[in-house]
Amino acid sequence: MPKVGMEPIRRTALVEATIHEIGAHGSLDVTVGAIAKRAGMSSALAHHYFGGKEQIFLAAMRHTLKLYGAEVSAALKETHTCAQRAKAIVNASFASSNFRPEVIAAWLNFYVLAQTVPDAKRLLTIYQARLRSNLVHALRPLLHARAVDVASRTAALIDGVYLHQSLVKSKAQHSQAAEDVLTYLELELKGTPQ
Amino acid sequence: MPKVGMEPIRRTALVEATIHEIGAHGSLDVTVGAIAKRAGMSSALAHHYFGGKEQIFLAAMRHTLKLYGAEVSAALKETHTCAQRAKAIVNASFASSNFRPEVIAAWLNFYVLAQTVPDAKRLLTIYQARLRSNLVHALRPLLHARAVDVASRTAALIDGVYLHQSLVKSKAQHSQAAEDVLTYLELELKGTPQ
DNA sequence: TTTTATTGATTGACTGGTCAATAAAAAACA
DNA sequence: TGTTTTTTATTGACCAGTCAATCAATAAAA
Repeated sequence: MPKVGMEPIRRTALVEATIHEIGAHGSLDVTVGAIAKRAGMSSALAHHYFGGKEQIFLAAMRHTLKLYGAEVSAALKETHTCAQRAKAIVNASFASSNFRPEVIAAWLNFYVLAQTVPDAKRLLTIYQARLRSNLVHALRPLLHARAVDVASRTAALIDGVYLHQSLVKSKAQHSQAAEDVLTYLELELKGTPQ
Repeated sequence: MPKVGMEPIRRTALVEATIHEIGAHGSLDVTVGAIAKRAGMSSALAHHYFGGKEQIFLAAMRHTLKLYGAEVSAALKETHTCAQRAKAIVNASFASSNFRPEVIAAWLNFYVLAQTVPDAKRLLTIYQARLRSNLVHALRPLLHARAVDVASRTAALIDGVYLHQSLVKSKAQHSQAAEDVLTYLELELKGTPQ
């Protein structure tokens, strides 16, 4: 059975299985055994590649954050104006890929993980800083001094809407969520003429 | 030792210990034994009074939600205008009692609990509905048709700011958090003249 | 033969929950 | 009032189950 070059395959399989397992359980209360089984291998192999449960979680977190980052980057590339940039960031935050129930659950639980595990906290902090930085960059020319303030409020609103979404699991609310944040942004933009 | 009438004392001690334990661990990964020890009794007694771990969690959740509800009610009683009402709700949400680190952690983890335990979900949904209802009631005369929309956005922003606060644990940001949401509210109010 | 892949079996620690036993207060009774 | 019974409070000991992590063993590739 041992085919060479399995490591990356196993790793990604485990990362994806972890996110699904967290989504299915709605908590970090998932066993390495269950993750490994979902990924089609023994728990011993999962330990072999990752060293421990915590590192599996961190890898899953990095994966989720990277996906989100890529989504934002891609969206930003298609923009030309500052207002478009800001909207693109919001829309990317609520892209369908980030909106799958298991991904939402994963995000929520990563916030929990960040309370305990310093590495997780670091990762989340970096994500938040980048999100805010992107928003400030987009908003500065439009809002000047208020950009920082509005950016952090927008970031909070994004996470808040996400949080609410984790409870209400009705489809077809994707666009509603994004629209909600965008409405706020437009209000801010309208409030600052010139 | 057995003094009669201990039940309510033990129950509240356990509830408070639960919140502190969740706060200290940053997760629901706390043992009944640890909770009971913090409350100054054996784990057997905790089981005797509550029946099980889940019910202890639910009681802690009810306690937290009730405290918050009382805070909002009290704040609302001192108001006379609609605008004051809205502001009072926001301020109550960030009152120092709801702002103690362990309470923030408890809220975050109750959201996680609500993913798995239907009763927890029910409790949280009720809280959200009441919060929104309060906000709509306060905003309707000022914002008319837009009241519902603004109310749900405000609710999301409150939770979002809370979420961010769970990561950044610097004091003296309490007022900043409330101010953040209030700034948004004033913007909405200014945007709708008459 | 060395490296990589893989797992079954095992260990050691922990945990939720139960139960029988103890003791003090309260109630019922004599 | 004094005595017995019942109720309430309380815990140590225990059980059954779970789980993360380890390891020795197997096998295919290099």
